[in-house]
Amino acid sequence: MIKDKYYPQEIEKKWQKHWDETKLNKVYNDKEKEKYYILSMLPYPSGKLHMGHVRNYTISDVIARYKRMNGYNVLHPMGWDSFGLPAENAAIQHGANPKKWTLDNIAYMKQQLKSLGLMIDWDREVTTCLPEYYKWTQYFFIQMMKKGLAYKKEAAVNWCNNCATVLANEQVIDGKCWRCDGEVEKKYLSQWFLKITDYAQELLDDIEKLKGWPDSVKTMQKNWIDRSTGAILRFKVKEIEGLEVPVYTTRPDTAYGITYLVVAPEYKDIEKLTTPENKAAVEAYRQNARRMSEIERLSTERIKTGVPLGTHLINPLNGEEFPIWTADYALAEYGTGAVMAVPAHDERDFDFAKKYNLPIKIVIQNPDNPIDELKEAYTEKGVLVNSGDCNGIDNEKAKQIIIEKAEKGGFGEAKVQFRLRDWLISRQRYWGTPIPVVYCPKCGTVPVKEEDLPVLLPEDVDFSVKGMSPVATSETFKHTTCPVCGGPAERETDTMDTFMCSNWYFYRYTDARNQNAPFDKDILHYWAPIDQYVGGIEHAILHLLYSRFFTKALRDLGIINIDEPFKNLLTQGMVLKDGSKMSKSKGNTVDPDEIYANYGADTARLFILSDSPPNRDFDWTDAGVEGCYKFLNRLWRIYSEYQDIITLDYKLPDISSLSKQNNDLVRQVHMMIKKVSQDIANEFQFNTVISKYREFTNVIYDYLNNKKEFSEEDKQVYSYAVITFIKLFAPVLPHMSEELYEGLGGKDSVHKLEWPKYDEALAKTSTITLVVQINGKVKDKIEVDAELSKENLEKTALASEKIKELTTGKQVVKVITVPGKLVNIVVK
RNA sequence: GCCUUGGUGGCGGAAGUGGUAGACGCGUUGGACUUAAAAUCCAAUCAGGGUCAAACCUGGUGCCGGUUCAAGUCCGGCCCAAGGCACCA
Repeated sequence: MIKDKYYPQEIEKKWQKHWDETKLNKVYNDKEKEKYYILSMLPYPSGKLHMGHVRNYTISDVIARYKRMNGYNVLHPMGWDSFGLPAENAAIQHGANPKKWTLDNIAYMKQQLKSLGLMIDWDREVTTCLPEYYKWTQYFFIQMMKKGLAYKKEAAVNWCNNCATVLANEQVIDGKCWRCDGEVEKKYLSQWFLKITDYAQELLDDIEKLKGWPDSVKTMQKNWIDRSTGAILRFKVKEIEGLEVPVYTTRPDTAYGITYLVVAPEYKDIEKLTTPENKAAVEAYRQNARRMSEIERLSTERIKTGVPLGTHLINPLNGEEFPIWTADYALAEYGTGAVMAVPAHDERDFDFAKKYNLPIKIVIQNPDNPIDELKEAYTEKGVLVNSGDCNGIDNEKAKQIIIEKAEKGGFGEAKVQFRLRDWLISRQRYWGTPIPVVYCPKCGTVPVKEEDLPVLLPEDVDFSVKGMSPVATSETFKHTTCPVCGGPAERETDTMDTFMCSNWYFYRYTDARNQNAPFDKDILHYWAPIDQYVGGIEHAILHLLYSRFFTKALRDLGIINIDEPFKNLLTQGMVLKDGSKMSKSKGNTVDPDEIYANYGADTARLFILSDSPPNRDFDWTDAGVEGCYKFLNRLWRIYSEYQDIITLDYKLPDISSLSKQNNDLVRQVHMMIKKVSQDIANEFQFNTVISKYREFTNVIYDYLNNKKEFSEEDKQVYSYAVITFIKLFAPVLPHMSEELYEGLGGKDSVHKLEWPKYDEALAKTSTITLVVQINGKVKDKIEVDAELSKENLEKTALASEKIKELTTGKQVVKVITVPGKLVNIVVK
């Protein structure tokens, strides 16, 4: 029996419990079946679910359920990206235990996810902060270290004062910390890096293979990696025998126009290059550059500054001498940290030369419009002048010629340069995966033995320390023995960037409880790569680039044999309220728990999919939720009020024998199956899928309103229509569909049923509306048989009274007929 | 400055390869049911003109032009918004 009224709270709890007990969502590694791996980005357990989560997981859940009904063995797992600073801040501010704080949050949010009715096999849950997981993060680190992919070096790094830790380049947004928005400054520290730059070219090339990724994300990654081709040129220092300054340039064609050279304030040989007279000024300039925050330094508005070092270089092409300056517009980390300045043909150099009265030498001219004096840098194409034996050569050709000269003369060569830098993974924080390394006075830096993993996070730490990792306050952790010689040694006290945990978690899901390995290779290769990944655009560079890199690194370590982790990517839009992003500070958040309590999870699921396509921003409105709830009640009634005439084992009579009304209803069912299936296949356009549910509901109401009593045929056809309908909305409304199906006498779960198929011949109406145009303007609409031939369509159109009237006295030049659609009559 | 994605009623948004612009919903208005309200059901709803009411006519998808029998869709040139990158030599 189906109850008169729809009580979502009651039925949702009932079915969630039932699914748990019957293990409906248990996933088996069944290699006989075709797999489908659908993944949502795992949440950080901040405390409570927000609407962005609800949207993300509803999208992937509907896809998962749809694929399951289509016969796939579907993996749709969930886990927790549970290391990170908020847990540690809770420890510092409220004396909480980070582990307890995190696990409590996970428990709460897990219950919230269950309340949303997600189809998840919780036996595969992954929690990145637990030793059973981070053991393998450490294991991968050691493998990378052995191959030279993880290394330690002293470098100028980004330091967030607020978070008291270093950050990766990708985590500095507009000169500020990605997490706390605090100002970032430069520090010199010895830190662990991963050699992502070894993969720069492959990461760039393979973007082409990512056919199922949005262009926006691909472009962002391309720009981030940013390959450029140019040359290295080396210049001898006039005053110091044997010392050279190399530069990287994309414009070797302008090398005859060099009038000075700039090195970054952090340039390694800067002290050697500074003459005693200039020392004081240079030192002051460097101090100042060091103090300046990233924001100030990166500002393009800023007027360029610099000071001369007092030494000179010799241009091997023409023997000219030019001075060396230091200026902070040269970046220590890019190229060689030194820039050859050609003010005539580079905007920055031009500004700088103007300010300090440095010479500007034109070496490229537009042959059609040569000029003697520049008002701004000329960066366009042209022909070389003032360039010795290169004069008259096209500047594009000159690039190659000058590189060849440099190679012959031994002062340079061609070079490909990337903007991408190595990934800094050390963090001076507690709540992260310990870097499994030991420093031995005799043996140096050595990895922990694999059999000694995991290196556990210590518990006897002091969170109140400043300027160092709390891990370093644990005496029991710090002192250890060397894995090589057994002598006394110290542990690395830095932990890893949390993005280290999240760049391989999706492989762990395939074999989450494995104690002996990160995963079984056979099982992994059954499931991987991920068929569909769903998550926020904010990870376009960070997580998605790191994960791609990690997959390639694991491949080269012989651990896996795939090149790319994610075949298809769906970046879902933000959830807005009143036109802006939901946030606590704006006070426009909506609590999922409240929505569950007032309307139920099915309403929340329906609404969050209904108004916008998944990849666009979604505007949350209270009226919209209300409207969805009303719709569910309306939907409920087509079952509850007519349950007497609905039978699960209906027998659909032969279509040609049906009454017009029943024939139409059957056709409508086929049309709906077709539309819904197509819209899901076409980039998961759930908003139009839901509009089809509503249209079909309207069709059912029309049908019912025109009936006083039901014949045997009516009962069979109605049963067929509404039972097919349940299957079509089951992925979106898992609880309601289950309850209705049970109420009609269904024995097993509705979610085990097969997705309905449609018959192309039946998925169209018997008549169509023929549009008749004159000169492209609609003038008449005629109901005609759908199968009418082209000639007959034309005849029918011309026979129309209205058309006859409008064409009298005019000459019909041409008639264009589009079968099934329209006839356009061209007249003069 | 460069790159990406967008711009359609009062609002969210529909319109495979060019072929009825505005599906579906929200909102609004009217009607039915009710003592009444809520809920529900039915209907209307791009703008302007026209009519007692209709029939009907005209304009309309950011702007300007083009291709075509036919343009929201294709081409050229702009404008605006959001997001990304940005002293990368």
